[in-house]
Amino acid sequence: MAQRPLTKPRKQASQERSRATVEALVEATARILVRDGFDKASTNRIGQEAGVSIGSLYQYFPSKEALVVALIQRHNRQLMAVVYAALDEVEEAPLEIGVRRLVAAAIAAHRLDPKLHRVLAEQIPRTGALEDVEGFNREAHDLFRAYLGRKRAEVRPLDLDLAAFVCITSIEAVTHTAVLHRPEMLTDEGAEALVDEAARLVLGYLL
Amino acid sequence: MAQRPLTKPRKQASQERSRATVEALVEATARILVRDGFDKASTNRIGQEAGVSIGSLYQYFPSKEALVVALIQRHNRQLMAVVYAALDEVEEAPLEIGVRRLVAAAIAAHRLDPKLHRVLAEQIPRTGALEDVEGFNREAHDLFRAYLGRKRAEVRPLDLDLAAFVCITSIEAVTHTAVLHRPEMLTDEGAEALVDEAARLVLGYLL
Amino acid sequence: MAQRPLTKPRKQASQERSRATVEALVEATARILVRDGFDKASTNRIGQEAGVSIGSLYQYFPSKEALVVALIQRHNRQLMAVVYAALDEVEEAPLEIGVRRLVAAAIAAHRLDPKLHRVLAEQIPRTGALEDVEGFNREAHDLFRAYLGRKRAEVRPLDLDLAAFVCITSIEAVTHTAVLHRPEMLTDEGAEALVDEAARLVLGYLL
Amino acid sequence: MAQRPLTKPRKQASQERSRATVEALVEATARILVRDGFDKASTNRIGQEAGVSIGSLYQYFPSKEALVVALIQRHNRQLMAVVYAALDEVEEAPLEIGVRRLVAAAIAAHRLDPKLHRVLAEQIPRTGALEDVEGFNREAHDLFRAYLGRKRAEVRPLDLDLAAFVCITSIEAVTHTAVLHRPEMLTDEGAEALVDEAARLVLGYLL
DNA sequence: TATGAATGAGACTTCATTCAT
DNA sequence: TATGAATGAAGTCTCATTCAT
Repeated sequence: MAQRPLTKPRKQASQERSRATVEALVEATARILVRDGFDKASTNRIGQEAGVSIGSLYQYFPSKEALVVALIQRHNRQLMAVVYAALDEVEEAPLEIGVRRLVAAAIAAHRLDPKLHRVLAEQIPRTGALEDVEGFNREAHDLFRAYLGRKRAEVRPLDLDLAAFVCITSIEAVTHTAVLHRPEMLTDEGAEALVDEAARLVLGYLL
Repeated sequence: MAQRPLTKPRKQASQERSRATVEALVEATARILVRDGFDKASTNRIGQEAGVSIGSLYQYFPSKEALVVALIQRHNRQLMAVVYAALDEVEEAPLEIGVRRLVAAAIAAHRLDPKLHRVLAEQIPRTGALEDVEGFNREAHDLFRAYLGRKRAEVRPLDLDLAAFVCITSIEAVTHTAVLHRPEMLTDEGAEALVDEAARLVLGYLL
Repeated sequence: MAQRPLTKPRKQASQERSRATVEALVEATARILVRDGFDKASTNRIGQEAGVSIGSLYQYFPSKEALVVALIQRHNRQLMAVVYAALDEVEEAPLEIGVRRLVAAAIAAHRLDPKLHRVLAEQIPRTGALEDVEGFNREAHDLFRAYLGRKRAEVRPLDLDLAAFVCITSIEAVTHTAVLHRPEMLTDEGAEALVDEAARLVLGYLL
Repeated sequence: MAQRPLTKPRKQASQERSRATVEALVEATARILVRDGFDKASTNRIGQEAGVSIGSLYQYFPSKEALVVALIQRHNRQLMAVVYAALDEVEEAPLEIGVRRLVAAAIAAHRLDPKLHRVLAEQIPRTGALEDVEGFNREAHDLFRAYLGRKRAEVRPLDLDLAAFVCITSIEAVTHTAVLHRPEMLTDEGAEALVDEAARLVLGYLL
């Protein structure tokens, strides 16, 4: 290890540099999307905003779509981290608590960067590679299905797949719509009430 | 009225012609959207498909957006007609029947032209005038809120607004996603099961 | 016919206008090719040189290649016109006269616009649609083959196809190279000598 | 020489390495040209194909053009080697034999790497430094002119320069076109016939 | 001397919209 | 009122070349 004290850093240096460039580009994409909307997010503008030449942009992302995919994936990863954490927390808790926590987490996740979430949801045409970026729901579905499996004793007999579909789709829609289109619902008490209602919706269905 | 016996027919004639042109353009837009996607739906192509010169297109629609708005409104009107009819049917029926019927109607509505619905939902950036074309949900919300008001006696005490929001958002999401992304759920028995589940979801919540 | 005195001219007018635009574009392409070379012949520059917007350019030519193809075809047509005229002239003449005239015509053809001919021959990559623009030779081959057929009595027994190939290829190469790369050969006497030699080459072969 | 016993081997080593790198780059260029065409032959791609970093590529070749020039020269050297060998063989032979052999050599030369020859001939714009890479013909011309000088006794009185021009240009064109565009002419008997005809063409002219 | 990340001019092309006829 | 030729800003992407490490 000591033989190559300069080599390794050099290589790392360039890896770090690359990583930084990539990061800067994704960040810049997010910033422009939020600030100006998808229309204005040209690759030239993104490069400029990132302080990266257009040539470098295309070194790392072979198309504009690739950039957006990367951003969506990053965003989904962040949302899912919140959800994972919540489910971890309530693994041992009774279903009522767990579902409530999950709903709260869904709201929290949508609040991580609501403007970005909205642009990603509403302005990005689901075309080409974007056609199947349903990341969040698919993963959340599997996660919740497994959770229901582990809580089988507490719920009525269910087609787990169908139930997970119904629950996750509903929770996602309710929290998404509330956070993005009904900000008035999300005052402190409002949010409390919304969590109550959504949890009741799901629990009434599962029990 | 008698003063303009010649003008009126002629005017009617031209009104009819206008109507036909408008109709042809909206139809052409739908056709291209379904066949080729939003990307390929240029105004020139739409005009061509409709057999209308680009100049005339702009006589009837001041912008591309206006054309899309018209199409979305027409589509929403068609969807809502299905919903209205369903609710009319079950005005006198008990809530269980009504909700089940409503869910079935939501599926039927999404099946009127699923390809178009999908393109409208997924490929058209919600930007500018399109930002607030939530037509369906808003109107459905108001409709269902009123329905709940009339059925107050059958449900638990509710914040009608909040309840309508939760129900409509869920039903819309579940039916939309099932129809557009889970065709395997919509075999004959599958659809039956889905209606059961969605109705149970809503009724468990309302009762 | 008298009912539509304005319609017809209008249509013609636009046809003429189109024709003029197309013509201007092809002309501009030739001019830029000769003046600046193929490298510099960008579509934007061609449009500018033609006084035609880039949008119009693409209305008439779906790609840069199409523009070049059109130019090559026009050029080939002009070259061939010279050759056709020459062959027409000597249809009744003995072979010696005919071949001599043909060689002279080949030189004359290459001199119609030698700079353009050179650019077309040397700078334009034979790729895509350009791969098979052998127009001149193919057509000349067929023409000469037919000529040989009509003069069968004057020549030795020949595989007409092979003979036409050998003759046309040689004449084309000799005249092309002389005109484009050996201008010193084409003084008045020089040209005379070259015609003598090329004719001798071909006649020595055919007789 | 003895003063630098260590330097020299090391230098040699590095010279060999350089030579190998240069060779690899030229080889890679040829490979890409043949496989993908000139369009796709970017310097980055060539470096990659050669296993040489783009930085090193520019250490050895100051420009893309230089690389292509090197390849063309190598290719021409190989072609000419075939021609030289043929002429050497027939130095003492009568003209008929010599010319026949020369034509056969021209075909053989074009068959060394016909795909590469075609790309070099048809896809590479003769621009800048490439403008005058007529290597083959110029050298062949001089060679044949000298040959004719030595065979003066066997031919009719000639302007040697002019005669060499006519012969070499014709042979080159006929063999080039046959090999690259008329593969059907080059079956075993076909090639025989072609050699006969081309030799007859030249001999008919020289005698 | 080798490496490969970075550069950025500039190429081709599309499309919403205008306007003369 | 209809037509469709014309417009040109703006977008995506490539590639020869440079230069810090």
